[in-house]
Amino acid sequence: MNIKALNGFKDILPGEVELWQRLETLARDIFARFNFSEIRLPILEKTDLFARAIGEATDIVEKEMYTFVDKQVTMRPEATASLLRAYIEHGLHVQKPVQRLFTIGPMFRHERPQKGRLRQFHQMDVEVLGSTSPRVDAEMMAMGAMLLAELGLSVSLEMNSLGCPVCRPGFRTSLLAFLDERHQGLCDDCKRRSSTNPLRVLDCKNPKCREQVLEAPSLLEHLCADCADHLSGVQEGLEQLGVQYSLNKFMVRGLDYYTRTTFEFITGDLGAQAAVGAGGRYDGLIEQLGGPRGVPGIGFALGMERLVLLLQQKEAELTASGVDLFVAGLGEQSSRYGFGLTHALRTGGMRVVMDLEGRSLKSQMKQAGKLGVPYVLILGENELAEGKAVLRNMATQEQQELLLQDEASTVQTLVALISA
RNA sequence: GUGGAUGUAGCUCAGUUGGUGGCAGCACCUGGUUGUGGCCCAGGAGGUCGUGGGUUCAAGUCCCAUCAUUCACCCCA
Repeated sequence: MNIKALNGFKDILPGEVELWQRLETLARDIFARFNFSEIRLPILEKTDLFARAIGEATDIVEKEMYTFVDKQVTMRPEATASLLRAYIEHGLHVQKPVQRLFTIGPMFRHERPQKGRLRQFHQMDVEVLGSTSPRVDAEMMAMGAMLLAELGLSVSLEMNSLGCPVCRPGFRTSLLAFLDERHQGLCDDCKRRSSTNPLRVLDCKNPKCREQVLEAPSLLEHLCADCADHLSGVQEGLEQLGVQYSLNKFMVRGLDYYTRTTFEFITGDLGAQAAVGAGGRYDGLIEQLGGPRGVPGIGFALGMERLVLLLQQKEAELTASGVDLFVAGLGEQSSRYGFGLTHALRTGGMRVVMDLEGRSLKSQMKQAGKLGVPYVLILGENELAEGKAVLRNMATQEQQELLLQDEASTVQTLVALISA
């Protein structure tokens, strides 16, 4: 009986994990440039939190959550709900009027796995709480675009406005009337959606529906004055910051809580999973979860698996060695000496590899070459007897003799030579 | 949840009308060089042919089931 990882759950092995680290390191750097602070959140929350935040009727809540039914707790399917719960629970709005927070970690949804979609997947989630300024919206998108650009990925940005509780009901009514008229021309899914989630019909992929929907009433034309102002403020900000985007009046979000600005970073290189990042504004959500009144929010999440896939497509393996020195021993005496010296070098902060299997020098040189190590310290019996060793520069093939003094000064000498 | 495709060495894959698992490539180990990497050459190791049934004298090959992987739908990051 072979034990394997669960369907939709993946190990991230050495070789790939370096890409993840690079992604995370760069993201943390960029988040810091924009003054975001990290918050770390639990993976398990009360089921009710997600039901209230994401929406009872969404697919996520209805059928995709990993829930311990008897305990009424759920593995988080997304980060915003947990983050807002923490924000409210600790009264973070009192400490600072505007909070800028990010969190990185695994999420869980019981969907059928496919390319770029796992059951345990990882997101980097960024939220700004307490500001209605359209400049914040623009800044969020600019930050996402900056990260993607510095990763070397070309990804496009699409934006829309979903309006607010003032203007959306009116739009919904006219959309429903329109869909009713065109009912026969829609695909089966959209016939169903017309009643369950009419906005979703707008971004159906079926060409027939797309054609029908072209003439559908537009969200953008139904925006109230405040929402329209906000939208133009966002656009102005994006233009000022030089962020490329396109307005897509058919883009809709799957989670109930979004208002006004919504956006997606989209790629054509991941098959059906086009969105590598998406988010939007959710001005009523904090209050709805029992938080302070009238505190607005905006946020977005980046799908890390999807970004890593793109990075993998873009470039071959990372060849950076991650090792400073290879210590090669020849025979028992020198291996014994090298064993101790290796440890001393590591204590001194160096990344050192030594073969402990007693292999031939040729084999050890091969290993060193494969590792891409810049230097090899060769401890030969003859030299060792004279208190010497050979340091080989692998790139130039130059070798120099070293006088071995006490361990501490040998370490010092090597560190100086190698870091030079 | 629905539909399609695919499971043979660590990886990528051959395997004919059923008739002994491949001098296959990459990776790994050893040697060619009494103590020096990348190239080359030689050798070596590595397999429950996803699993369980069935048909057959005989199954990697045909049939059924099952598990897994994968792509798409749905949904979403």
